[in-house]
Amino acid sequence: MSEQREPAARTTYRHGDLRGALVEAGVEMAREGGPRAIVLREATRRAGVSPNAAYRHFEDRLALLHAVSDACLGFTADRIEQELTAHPPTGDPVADARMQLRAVGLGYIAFAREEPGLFRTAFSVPDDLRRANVPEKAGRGGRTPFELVGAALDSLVDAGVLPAARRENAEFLAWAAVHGLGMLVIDGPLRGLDDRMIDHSTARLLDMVERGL
Amino acid sequence: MSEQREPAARTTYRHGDLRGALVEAGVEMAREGGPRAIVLREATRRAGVSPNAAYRHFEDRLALLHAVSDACLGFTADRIEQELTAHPPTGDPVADARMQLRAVGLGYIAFAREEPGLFRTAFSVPDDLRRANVPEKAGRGGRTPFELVGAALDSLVDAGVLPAARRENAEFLAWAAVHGLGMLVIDGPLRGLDDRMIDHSTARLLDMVERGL
DNA sequence: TGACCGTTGTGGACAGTGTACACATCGATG
DNA sequence: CATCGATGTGTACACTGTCCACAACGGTCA
Repeated sequence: MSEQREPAARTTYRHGDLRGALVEAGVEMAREGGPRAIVLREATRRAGVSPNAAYRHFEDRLALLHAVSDACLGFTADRIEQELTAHPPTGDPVADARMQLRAVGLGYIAFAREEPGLFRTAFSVPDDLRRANVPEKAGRGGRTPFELVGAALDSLVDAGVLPAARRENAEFLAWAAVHGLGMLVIDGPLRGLDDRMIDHSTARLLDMVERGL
Repeated sequence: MSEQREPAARTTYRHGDLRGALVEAGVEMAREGGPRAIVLREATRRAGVSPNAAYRHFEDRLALLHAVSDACLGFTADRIEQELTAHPPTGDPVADARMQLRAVGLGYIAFAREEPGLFRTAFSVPDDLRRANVPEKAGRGGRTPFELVGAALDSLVDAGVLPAARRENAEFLAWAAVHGLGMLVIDGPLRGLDDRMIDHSTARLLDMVERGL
């Protein structure tokens, strides 16, 4: 029925940017189907290249998955930034700082709902704090989701809303709450609830974080 | 090197409880390796049966995964109940209700840390609210994790700590926070932090929930 | 008692996957 | 222009999920 992704029989022997093409293909597969749908051979097919060519750029299927996962984190960052610009500062530092943190949460949840496959892929692979801010995980704005939460929390401290003593590692708490909600929405018990219900739960969760941080 | 799980060449043609054996084998594979490590053929091998025999009990590999996932939810419930009995009521209804909710959270996080493979498996498969309390997801105590959070929240209302108006769907908020932390601990940025650090984050998260609910 | 039939397990086959190894083709660099 | 490292190809293998036809059982009913 529909043409496959440009087999486009390239004319040169070299591909030019095979690594990039493979990651892009991986992202497309992950979009519908999540991390399990990322299959190495299919990625090479879409890139118009033989299966083994992938091994010049990735050690493993898992290495490809890692790269795709990092890219998905970047998309998450993009969605958060989009929400941030949708809620520009008003001049009231307290309200603005609060809004900034909310925007981060809203963007995060929005991404989970709009792109469940990519969201799942972003977290399908073990990670740790040292890699939390590598540039591969950054969005077009150059910042990673982790940095974006951190910045919002810093604003809260600057505005005097959050006591400095509670700032340390507060990322973990805020992130955990929002991340958990994201997961529950896409394949936990909240799945299938209507949008209004989810919006409402999101708002309440953000209230909880604001109040409880 | 090590003997495989009892090939135990059975003498009868019928297995007796193949379905159960397959789920058990699946759990064992999930324990080390998570959901991806659940492979149908290997499960039949461990059960001492031909690969196709599995199809008399499960439509699919995915159906097996579902069954294993449900079992993992049951183990989660068990771990929570264990934490509940480790913190028996003292007589003060307010403190007891608070402790009950904390125990649920502590058990949940403890399970994630002790059995990351099973924890991941429990949530590796789409679910929804209607199936949240099916008996397959219950632990030995007969209650599902979802019911256990709910009961804790009810206690908070009874003790007058949580306004009844905020009770509805509060499961989602509490669950989201704790679930998110669990995920971050096993393969998110909190991974690899030392135990004391994680304990501390857990305590702070539970404070946040208590304060913010 | 024995014929029957649904349930459970078997055997063989197939397409698809990840990956290893040897080989081919290129572009930059001397 | 010869050389060499980097990139892509071809062939092969073990393994997976799953389909199909067949085999062995055990309860049911004459």
